[in-house]
Amino acid sequence: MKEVLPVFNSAVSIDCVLFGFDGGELKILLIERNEEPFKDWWALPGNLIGEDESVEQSASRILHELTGLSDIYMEQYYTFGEVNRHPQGRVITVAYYAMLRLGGDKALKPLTSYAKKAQWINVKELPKLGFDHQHIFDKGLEKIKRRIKHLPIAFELLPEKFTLTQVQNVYELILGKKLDKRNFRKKILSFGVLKELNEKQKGVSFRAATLYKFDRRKYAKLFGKEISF
Amino acid sequence: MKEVLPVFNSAVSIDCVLFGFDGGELKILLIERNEEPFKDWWALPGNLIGEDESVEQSASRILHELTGLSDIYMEQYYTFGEVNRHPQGRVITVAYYAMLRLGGDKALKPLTSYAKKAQWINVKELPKLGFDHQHIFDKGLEKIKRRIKHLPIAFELLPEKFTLTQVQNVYELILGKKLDKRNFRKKILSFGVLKELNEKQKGVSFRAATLYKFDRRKYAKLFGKEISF
DNA sequence: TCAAAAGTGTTGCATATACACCCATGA
DNA sequence: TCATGGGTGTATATGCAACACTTTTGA
Repeated sequence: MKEVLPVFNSAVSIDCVLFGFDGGELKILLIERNEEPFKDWWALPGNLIGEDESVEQSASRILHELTGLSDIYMEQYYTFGEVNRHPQGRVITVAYYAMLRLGGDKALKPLTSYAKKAQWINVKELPKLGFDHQHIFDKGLEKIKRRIKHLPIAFELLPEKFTLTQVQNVYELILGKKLDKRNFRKKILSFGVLKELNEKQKGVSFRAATLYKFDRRKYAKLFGKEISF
Repeated sequence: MKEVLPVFNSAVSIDCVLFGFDGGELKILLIERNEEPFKDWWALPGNLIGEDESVEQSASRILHELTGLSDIYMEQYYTFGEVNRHPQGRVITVAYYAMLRLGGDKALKPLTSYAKKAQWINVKELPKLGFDHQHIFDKGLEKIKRRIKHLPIAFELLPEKFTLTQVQNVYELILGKKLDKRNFRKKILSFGVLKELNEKQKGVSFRAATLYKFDRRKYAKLFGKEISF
């Protein structure tokens, strides 16, 4: 702080809701805390913002420390600032979400000391969370429900090659309702951002589905006039 | 701060984009600063968050200090956290917008000392703003462009009784484009949240328009399944 | 009587929804 | 041959966009 700002001590933190799609389920990354307060509780990964990093940078850093991943699109969605949300003092937290492609085992790199472990947990079976993190998660889920209708964030969750049923699966999990197969396929294909591959699913004991990939080029062209999924 | 939090000194502020509709134009409230940095510059009204107030409360307080108004719906839309956005130290700012009904002269109550004056300024003729406030404003305008299509925020700008042309005017100013009169009327009426009054515009030198009011009751009923204006 | 804004319907097009059966595959 | 999910089309309803003239009023 250089001079005149009349401030009390306060802290600003980042909390992240990291979504992943695995085993046909929607999951988020939670940590088991190693420190007070809420020692041994589950919580969203997060950390204090450093003096020399912007809010955005801080969010990327935390994601990187947890997963080893960089260059992931993260979106800020709300800042939570109740006076007593942190038992040890005034902490305002800026919440981000990101969508991650799991499946490889790249995720879950070295954890910094504030957590015992980190684990992908089905959003339908969340444990009790410390702080106001349940609330932060709820708002995050609401946010992506709205986003997924207009932005292709669902594809970030899928492997590079995927079937249309997998896409539909992701939509159904996020929106929390069943969708009509024929209508869904018509719509998702109509945007022209999926490329059909000359390749089929393998190792399944039923008719193998055609694989597709998301065409970022075409998407970038369409962007501007917002898409409606 | 009670104990263990390992923080550096930082500050968190609120900045507000207050929209008003006056004289057929869309305006925002700006202050002329009385203090360094950016003394004598125009800026968005804002202030530091106090130790004992939540982020929300802080936003309401600032609005109240500026305008004397309470119970106005304010919406948080983004938190700006570049390291050097404030020349005197690290200040992260949480941005809010609100829509105000002008027209009375209730607005612009006693100003706290940090500003020389406050003034409603046409968004088409904004002066150069201090800090990163132009950027904060731009994002706020983008936000309400998207919001106005789904939420009836436009009505907050209008007097209690208004004509359909006035509503259309607000939409055109915010969206930045002309709309077809017949289609607009059909659509806005089709939601059933406007009540036609047995009353006409007065003091105009042409055919007087029918007055309407926004029916909050009906709106509340519809709410949930989000409206599309 | 003129200027200025109020008010009013129809048509074509695109999009959304509802709905059921055959196909390919591996076990 | 059976179980499992893959893959496909049509009909209807709804919403959106384009478009022009008559009415009322006060100055």
